[in-house]
Amino acid sequence: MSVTPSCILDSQLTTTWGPSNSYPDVSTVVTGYTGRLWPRDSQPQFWTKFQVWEWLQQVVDMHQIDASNIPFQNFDIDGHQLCSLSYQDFIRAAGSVGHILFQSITELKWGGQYHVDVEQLDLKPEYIYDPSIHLAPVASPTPSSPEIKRSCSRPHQVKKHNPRGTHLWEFIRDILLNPERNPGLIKWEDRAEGVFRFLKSEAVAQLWGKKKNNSSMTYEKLSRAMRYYYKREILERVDGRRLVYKFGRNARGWRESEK
DNA sequence: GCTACGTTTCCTGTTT
DNA sequence: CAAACAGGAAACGTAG
Repeated sequence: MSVTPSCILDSQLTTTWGPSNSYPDVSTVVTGYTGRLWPRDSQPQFWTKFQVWEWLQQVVDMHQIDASNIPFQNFDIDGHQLCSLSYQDFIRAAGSVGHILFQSITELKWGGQYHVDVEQLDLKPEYIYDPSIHLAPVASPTPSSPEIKRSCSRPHQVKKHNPRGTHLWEFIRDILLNPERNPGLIKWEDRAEGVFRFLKSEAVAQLWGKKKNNSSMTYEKLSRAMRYYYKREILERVDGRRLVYKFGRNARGWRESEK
């Protein structure tokens, strides 16, 4: 496997995407698709910019950080660049959140280096962060990293609970919140009211499927999941307008001024 | 193994 | 006519 899967994804994001429901990237990635295709994610140094972005979102979600607080522009870099950032760089780039990001990426680098059985771990960038484990920087001789202690324990009990990544509505929200990574997929109709519209419904569905490792996701199916959100008041009904949804009272983190 | 949750998949009917 | 929208029902995968 020499092709980096997400490169294909990146190109899908920037090019027009057929309405077809073929298997765009997955087939290229894996010969003999078995449903598990994440070995690449074990090594952050090989991540594409998009993967870095995904990782960022996952850390943000996992720590309930207000996504609008994150200067995503500062992380428009690939995995190699990301891995060469020092603790100070993270602090400079993301302020207080930099600490969390640094810890997360450090652990991922570490895990990658020791490559604990990748298959078993089902590595996704979100899996590891455990606040009880602190590691020293691997690539940089950072002077005095506050709260980061050296620990030499092996990455054995890494299987940690996995807070099941993002939910659909969070995924949608994060696309909306990151215009630089949202090439016209979804657009705010009324920013203040939380009303938005799908511009490329099938493309969003493919992206969602990609995240869930499901190459047969379609807007039809995605929209069914969206409709279930009405009852939970994560979304409010907007009738008469096709492909338009609105965040409800139980959706958090989408407002411009939300702490 | 069992349960709960959040979808995913499928489907029939309605609306735009 | 082709997409979306509506929901019911049931299957699924994961976390606990």
